Amino acid sequence: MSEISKTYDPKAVEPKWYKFWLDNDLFRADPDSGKPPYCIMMPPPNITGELHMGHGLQDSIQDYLIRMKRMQGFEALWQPGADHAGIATQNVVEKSLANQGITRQQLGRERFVAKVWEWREKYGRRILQQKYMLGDSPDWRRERFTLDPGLSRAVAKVFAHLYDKGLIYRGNYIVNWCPRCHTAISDEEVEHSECDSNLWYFKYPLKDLNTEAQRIQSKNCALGVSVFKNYIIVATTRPETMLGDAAIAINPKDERLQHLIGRTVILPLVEREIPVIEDDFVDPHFGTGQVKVTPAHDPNDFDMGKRHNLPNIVIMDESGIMNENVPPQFRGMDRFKARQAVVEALKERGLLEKIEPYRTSIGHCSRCKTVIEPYISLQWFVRMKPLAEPALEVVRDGKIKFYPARWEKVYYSWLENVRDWCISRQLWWGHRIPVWYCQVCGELIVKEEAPDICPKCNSANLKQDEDVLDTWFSSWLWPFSTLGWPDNTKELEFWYPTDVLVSGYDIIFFWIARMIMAGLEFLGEIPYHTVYITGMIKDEQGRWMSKSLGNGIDPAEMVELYGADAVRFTLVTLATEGQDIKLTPSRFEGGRNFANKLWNAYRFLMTNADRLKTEKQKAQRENSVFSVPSVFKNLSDRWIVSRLHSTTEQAHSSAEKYRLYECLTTIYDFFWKEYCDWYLELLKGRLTPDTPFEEQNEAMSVALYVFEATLRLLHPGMPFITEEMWQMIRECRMQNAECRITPNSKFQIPNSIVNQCYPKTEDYPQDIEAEQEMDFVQQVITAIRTVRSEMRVPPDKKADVIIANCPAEKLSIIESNTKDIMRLSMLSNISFGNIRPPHSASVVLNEMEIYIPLEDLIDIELEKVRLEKDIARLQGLIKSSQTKLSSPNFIEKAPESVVEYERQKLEDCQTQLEAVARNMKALE
RNA sequence: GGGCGAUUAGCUCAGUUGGUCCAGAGCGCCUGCCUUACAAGCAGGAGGUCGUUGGUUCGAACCCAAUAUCGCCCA
Repeated sequence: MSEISKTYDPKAVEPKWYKFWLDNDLFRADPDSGKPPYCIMMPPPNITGELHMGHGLQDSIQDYLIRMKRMQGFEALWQPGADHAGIATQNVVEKSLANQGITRQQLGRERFVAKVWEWREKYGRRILQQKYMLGDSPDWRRERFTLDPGLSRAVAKVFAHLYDKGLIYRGNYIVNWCPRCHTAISDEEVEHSECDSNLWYFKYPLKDLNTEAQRIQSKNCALGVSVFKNYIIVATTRPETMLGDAAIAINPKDERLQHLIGRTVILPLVEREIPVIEDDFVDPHFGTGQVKVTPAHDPNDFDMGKRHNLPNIVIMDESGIMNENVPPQFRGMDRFKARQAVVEALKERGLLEKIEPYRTSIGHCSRCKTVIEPYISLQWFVRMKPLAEPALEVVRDGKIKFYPARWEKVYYSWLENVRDWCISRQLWWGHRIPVWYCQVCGELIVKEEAPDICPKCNSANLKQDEDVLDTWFSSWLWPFSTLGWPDNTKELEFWYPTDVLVSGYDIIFFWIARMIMAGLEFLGEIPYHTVYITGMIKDEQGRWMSKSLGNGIDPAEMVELYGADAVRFTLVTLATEGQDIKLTPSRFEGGRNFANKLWNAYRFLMTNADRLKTEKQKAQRENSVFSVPSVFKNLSDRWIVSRLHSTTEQAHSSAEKYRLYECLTTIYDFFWKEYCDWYLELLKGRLTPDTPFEEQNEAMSVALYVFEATLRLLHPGMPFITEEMWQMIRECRMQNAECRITPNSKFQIPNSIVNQCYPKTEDYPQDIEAEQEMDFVQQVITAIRTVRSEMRVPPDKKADVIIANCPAEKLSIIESNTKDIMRLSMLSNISFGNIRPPHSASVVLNEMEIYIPLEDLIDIELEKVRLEKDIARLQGLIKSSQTKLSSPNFIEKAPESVVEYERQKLEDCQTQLEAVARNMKALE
C-alpha cells in the first residue's frame, strides 16, 4: 500500500472519481429498470454566466436527495438542462457586441440570433462544467435546453392550446416597458424600491373665468378653497407625463371640488383643452384631490381613460424619448431631461405652485435596473385566473407540500391576486410567437407549425409575429417538456409526476407557481409532490451577493480552495429550515476540517489494516483478513454499532423531513465525537503488539465495518472523499462485505459507492446495555481527566486512583474496562476501598467517589475552589428540585414519571452534595 | 398599508410534542498537550436572567397577547 498523505488533498481525488462516474455511466437513469421511479428536475441555469453560490447550495441539496434515493434502490433521475434566458442572454450578447462597436440592429435579426447561438455554445457549457466540479450526479445524456426542437414544439403547442381555449389574447394595454431593453416585461420582472423624490404641484388654468353665478354658487360651498381662483392645482410625481394629460379627475364624493365638474382646463405648455371628470378611483387625500389623468402612461389612468373614453396620448418613443405629440421644445428629450424642462417651463409661466419632498415607490427592470415606463403597446397576454384556481386547490388539498410550509401562504397570496401575464417580448432571442398574419386579408393564424397559406383567403403572403415569448413561457413546461412531452414517451410515463423541486423563494411566482399551473393544465397532474424552498445565500452583512457590489463568493474558487466535499458539506449544514445564509469563505474551513478528520481516521485504519495483512501473509494464515462480523462481543464494538443504529435512524428520519442539515450534523457528531474520539481511541488499546493476531483482526473488522457504513451514510453529502476511501477499503475486505443495489442487467457497471445500498437502521443492532455501560466508562474517564486538568496535573504524570462506594454492577464494569480507563485517563492503577487517601483530589460520580492521590502535586486551595464550585452547582439543583416538589400542584398535576424523575434527581444530588461536602471538610 | 421571517454565548446558528435543557454546536477565547491517524488535531475550561412586558400552565427558549429592533416579500 502506498503512503497516505497526512492531510486530505481533494485535488488528487475529485477529478479522478468524477471521470470514473461519467465513464461508467453511473448517473444513467433508465425507465425500463423495473425499479421505482424518483425524479428531481434541476432548475435550468441561465446560459449567461457563472455558477453562483445559490447553485452550489441547491445542487448540494438536490444531489444529496438523488444520490440517497439512488442508493435506496430507486431509479433516480436528476434531469439537467439550461435555460435560454431571453432578456438576460440578449443583453449579455449585446454588451459583448457593443465592445466591438456593433449593435444588433446593424447585424439584423438573423445574424444576431446566430451570434447568440455561438454564445450559447461557448458559454452555455461552462456552468455545466462547474457542476461537474461540485460532483453533481444528473443523467447528463438527458440534458435539455429550452430552445431545443422538442421543447420549442411544446411551447408552440401550449400557445395554440391556450389560444384556442380563449386563455391567450392580444391587445393594447399598459405594460411595464423597459426603455433600455426595448421590451415589455411582466409584473414579476419589475422590482419596486422606495426612492426619495418630489411631489410637484402645478397650476392648470381653467378655461373660462368664473362667472358671477358660479361665484355665488361656490360661495355656498363652505369648503371651497380654490373657488375664486382661475386655475386648479394638481400634484404629480412624474411632471413630464403632463404633456400627455387627457383629463383632470376628482372623486365624486369630494364635496370641496364639486364646483369643478364639467369645467374645462387648458393644459399648460400643450395648450390642449381637457375636461374635469369624476371617478371613484381618485384618492381625495392625495395631493389636492385633483389629479391629472395620463391614460397612455399610467396603468390606473389607463383604466380611467377607458371608463371615460379619453384619448391615449403617447408622448414618448420606446427609448423614453419625447415624440412628436409634445410641443416642439421638448421633442427628442429623454424623459428625465423632459421632466426638468417641464418643471422649468411651468415655473417660468408661474404655474409651479410648490415642490414637496416625497417618498415614492419606483419600478425598475429586474434585468438592467432601468426605471420602468408604464407604456401602452400591443402585447399578448395569458388569462391567469382560470389556471390559478386548480393550482391553488392542489396545495390547499395537500397534494403539493412546501417545505418550509410557510411559503404556501406566499404562493396563495400571489395566485389569489394573480394578474394576466404579459408573455410577448420585443426581443430576438427566444421562442418566436407561433402567430401569422395574412398580409392580404388580415387573418390572424395561430398554429403549432408554420402555415403555408392563409386558411381564409389562401394567400401565401403570411408574416409571422415579430415578437418572442417570455422565457418563463418555456420554463413553466420544464417538468414534462424535458421528459419528451408533447410526445407520449416512456420517460414521461415513468417519471411524471416527479418528486421534489428544490428552489429559492425568489422564483416562487416566476417559476414554481406557473409550473404547477402548467402541469395541471396540460397533463392534468401536479408536476411534483414536494417543493423544497431553500434560503438565499447572502454576504457577511446579510446583503444579496451581486456583481455590482462585488461581494459574491465564487463556488468554483471555494471548491478550488477547500474541495467540493467541504463546500457541499458546509452549505448543506448551514441551510437550516429555509433561513438565509450569511456566508464568508472561512465557513468552508469547517467542512474541510471534517474531510480531513475522515481522511485521517482512514489513514489510521489503513495503516493498521496494512500491518495486519502483512502479518497474515507472513504467517500464511488461512482466514480472509477482514470479514463482516456476525456478533459483537467487545463492549466498544457493541456500543459503536448501537450508536450507528441511532445515527442511521436519525439520518433517515431527518431526510424524510427534508432536514438535510440535521442528517449531516448527526453523521458528523457520530463520526467525530463517537467513532474518532472514543471508538478509535479504544481501538488503539486493542491493536497493541501484545494483542493476539485474531483479536486484532476481529477489532479491525468491526472498525472497518462501521467505517464503511458511515461512508455510505455520508456519501450523498460528500461524494468524492467517500468514494475514494470506500474503494480502498473495499480492497481489504471480503467480497461478501459488499452490499450493492440491483444493477441494471443491460449495462456492465463496476462497483462504486454510488451504487451501494444506503445503510438501513435494522442492519445495526441497538444495544441499550452497551450504551449505558459505555456511557458510564466515559463518565469515569472524563471525570478523572477533568480533575487532572483542573488540578494542573502534567499529562505524563500517571496517577493511582481509589474508588470508594462503588456499587457492585459499576464495579464489574470498571473491572472489565480497567485497561481502557487507565490508558485514557492516564492512570497507573485503580483500586477500590473506602479509605480516603490524604492530599487527594476527589470527584463524586453519582453514589461513588473517585480519589486521586496527588501528594505534593495537589494544591489544596485549588481543590477547594473546585469543590466549592461543585457544591454551589449541587445546591442550585437541589433548591430548584425542592421548590418543585414542595408545590402540591406539581405533585398532583404533573405526570407521575416527571415527579418521580424529580424525586430521584433530588435524592442523587443530596447524596452527591454530602459526599462533596465531606471531601471538602477533609481538606480543612 | 398587508404578510412573512429573525431576535438564544464575543460571532454564526441549532433547539422536534412545554418537563430528562440550572439551554447546545461550530468558530473565537483561556489552560495544558507536537500522547507515532489528524495542530485542519487532542484533553480540559470559561462564557447566555433565550429582545422587552404581560398572560396561560404545576412547569415556558418553546404556547398566547402586546411591544421594540432588524430584514424580506406584496400593494
